[in-house]
Amino acid sequence: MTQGEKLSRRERERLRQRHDMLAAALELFSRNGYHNVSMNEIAEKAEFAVGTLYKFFKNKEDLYKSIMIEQTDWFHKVMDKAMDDGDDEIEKLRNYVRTRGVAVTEKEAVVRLYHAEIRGRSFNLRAGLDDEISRQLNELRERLTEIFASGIRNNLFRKIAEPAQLALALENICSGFIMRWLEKPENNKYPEDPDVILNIIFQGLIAG
Amino acid sequence: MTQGEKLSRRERERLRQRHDMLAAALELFSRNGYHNVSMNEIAEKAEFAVGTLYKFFKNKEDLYKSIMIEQTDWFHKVMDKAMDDGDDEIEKLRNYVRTRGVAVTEKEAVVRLYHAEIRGRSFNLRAGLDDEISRQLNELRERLTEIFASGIRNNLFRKIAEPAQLALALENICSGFIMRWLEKPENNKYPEDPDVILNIIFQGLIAG
Amino acid sequence: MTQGEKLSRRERERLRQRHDMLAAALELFSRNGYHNVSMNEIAEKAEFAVGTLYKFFKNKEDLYKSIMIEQTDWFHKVMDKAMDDGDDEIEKLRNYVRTRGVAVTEKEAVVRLYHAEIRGRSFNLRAGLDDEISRQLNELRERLTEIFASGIRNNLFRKIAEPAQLALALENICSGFIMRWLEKPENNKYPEDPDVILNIIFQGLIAG
Amino acid sequence: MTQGEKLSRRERERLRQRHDMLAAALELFSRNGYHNVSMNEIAEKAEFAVGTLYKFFKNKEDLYKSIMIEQTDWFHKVMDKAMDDGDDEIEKLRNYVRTRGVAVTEKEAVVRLYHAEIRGRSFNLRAGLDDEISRQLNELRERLTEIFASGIRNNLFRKIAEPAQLALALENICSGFIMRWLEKPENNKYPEDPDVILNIIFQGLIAG
DNA sequence: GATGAATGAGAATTCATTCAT
DNA sequence: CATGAATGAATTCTCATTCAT
Repeated sequence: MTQGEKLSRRERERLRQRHDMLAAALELFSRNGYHNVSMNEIAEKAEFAVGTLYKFFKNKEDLYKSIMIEQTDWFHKVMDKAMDDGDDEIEKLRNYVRTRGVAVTEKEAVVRLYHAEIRGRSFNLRAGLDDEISRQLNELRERLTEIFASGIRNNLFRKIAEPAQLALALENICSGFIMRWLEKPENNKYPEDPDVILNIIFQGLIAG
Repeated sequence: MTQGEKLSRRERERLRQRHDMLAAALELFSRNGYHNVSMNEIAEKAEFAVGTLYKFFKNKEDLYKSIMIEQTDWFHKVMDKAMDDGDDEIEKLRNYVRTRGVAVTEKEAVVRLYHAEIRGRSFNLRAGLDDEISRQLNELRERLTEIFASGIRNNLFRKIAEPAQLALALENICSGFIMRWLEKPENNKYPEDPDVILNIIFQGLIAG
Repeated sequence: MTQGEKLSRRERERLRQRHDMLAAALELFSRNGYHNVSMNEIAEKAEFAVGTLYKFFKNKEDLYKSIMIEQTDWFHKVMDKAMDDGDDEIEKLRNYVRTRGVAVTEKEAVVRLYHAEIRGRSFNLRAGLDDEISRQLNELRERLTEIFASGIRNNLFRKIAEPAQLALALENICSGFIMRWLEKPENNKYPEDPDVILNIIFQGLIAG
Repeated sequence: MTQGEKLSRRERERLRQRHDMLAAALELFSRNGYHNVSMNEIAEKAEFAVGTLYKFFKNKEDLYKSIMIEQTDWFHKVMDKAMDDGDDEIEKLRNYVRTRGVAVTEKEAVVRLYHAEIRGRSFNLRAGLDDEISRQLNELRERLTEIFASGIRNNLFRKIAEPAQLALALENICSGFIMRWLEKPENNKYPEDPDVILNIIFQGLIAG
């Protein structure tokens, strides 16, 4: 029991350390980009020795990947939950859009990194760096696709395009608004009202 | 006359060399990312000596910037022309979407780099590196905005959102489709029929 | 205590390393000149990796500057002490001349570098690189000047020239003898008897 | 005859070109130091192509050496002539000192280079770079030595030191004054009155 | 004979990674 | 087990020199 507690305490301590390292690295990567951050900088910011970093992560790329996975996990969880809530598909989409906005304001560093590296993925780091990340993002997209599909089945939506295409579209419109905000946070905001984004798809542009 | 011809020939020769260097660099940057390509690699691929590279470009960043500017110029020109053609706003938007697709298939390397660096810009390289590039992209976006605005003025479009928001949306939906194609060129294609994309905005999703 | 000893030992170790690097660099610079010595050569001679050199010195120029400062410190200290000893001004000057000779034989490499770079200073490296060095050398010269001035005040010397001019003269006569020795160590020697040099000035300088 | 004239004209033209190159190089070397001047810079300043430089000089070092030789020639000639004039040894030394001062003001660039490289010689460039230069300077020193020797023989001077030592001393006192002027041209001047320098040696040197 | 574009060896510097303490 | 000093391969950039035109 004491043994177990001790281990568990150690385990917890280790996780906290790991988290501190990832947090420091995220901050730096997000601000300066992967290649403009050295392991020594990360170690210093995290208040560990470099060697300790290497006890936790095989190498720089692994550290980077771990951040991406941790953050994607978080993102996946948050977005997934958002799409759980809501009585109908419209409400679910509204939650999707709204939650992406919340993510922006809550975790700017993550979002910056996400847009720099996920969208630009396979260019900046070795291609296909991470299947786990792809898997989670695909899962999310499929979830969104399914919402559209179900909305169409329920005659809530007209089938103006394939569900997968609609999901792709919504996802990217959100990204566009987010990036605009990242570029000039002072002038723009991610639409407070999610319907601003949804209307673009929902309303039907062509006049009567 | 001979003098003039000689000079012109030299000039042409220099431009061809410059072009070859930019092409080699584009290819490599696009495949591996800025930081994973060395000047020696570029030189080798372009079949010049490193020193020669430095005769044409002040340093690696300048070379990179030159690619981006050259390609943005090209992109701007092509897209601008696309939006000139078309009798009404619908036709112009159709041309916009279609032409982005053409650009994809014609210049894969460019597009890869565009999505890796333009979209992820301000992270990977010194921010604001490229005022000229921003200017051109903004110009393009404004052009698109104006098409939406004019369509609304002419009662061709309902004002379901601000023109600038509509432009942002369309731009990013296109990007989304392009990136999907870049990831799995075999499974997906950029929609051959531009109306696939346009319908998402045009048709009005909500059932009757 | 153990802590204190450990730290002190490390400190001592670091100083020893720094000293070894400076010694290796001094040897090479003195033999081949600043620009004909590469950091890799220095590292190899000092039996460290290049990277280690850069842990101790910001860059090549800093390494060079550090040598100059270290050596100027040493020179300043030695010469200063020489001029402390001696009951009257004559004896002090004798000590000055003698000690410059001792410096020659003890630290040939230093003296070579001193004459190559201190005397040729402002040509070979960025001018004004070394305010600290200038300061120390000026201090030394002023000290020498003051000896002459005081000798004149005490009627030990006739005022055949301004004290500053006499100091300049003595300093340079010494340098001349030293350089002659450096050029052909086998044929010449720095005068064993300092009066050989002093007489040149003294024989007219001594009052009465 | 025509042939001869043509050749002679060509010869003259070549010499003028060579002179222009040396002048440009002297200016640059003197200002920036040997290693901070590139062959392209020299070519540009001299208004020739680099290739042409290499038609005249085997390589950079040869060009440098040629400057030193040309300038030493000039220096040798001027100083030699100075020591020709003067009825007695005192007058000759006065001319020596005065002429070194004239050289300073007339050819600052030369003097800078002279002091940077001649005095620091064998350090900054490959040692023993040039026997011709050594020969001329030795000749000059011997000439000076001979003046002292002859003055002693004529009982004009007391033998307070070996003639060679006196020559060495005078030479270096002059150098000292020149260098002081080079460092702060505004505050100091090479003594307008050569007796300022000579007195330092003379006041004891002149026989009772 | 002049030209200057092209060359590529070589130099300074950085930084991910290791390993003795 | 943490540490951080030491490592050295890799990278960017320069410049003396050559040679086709």
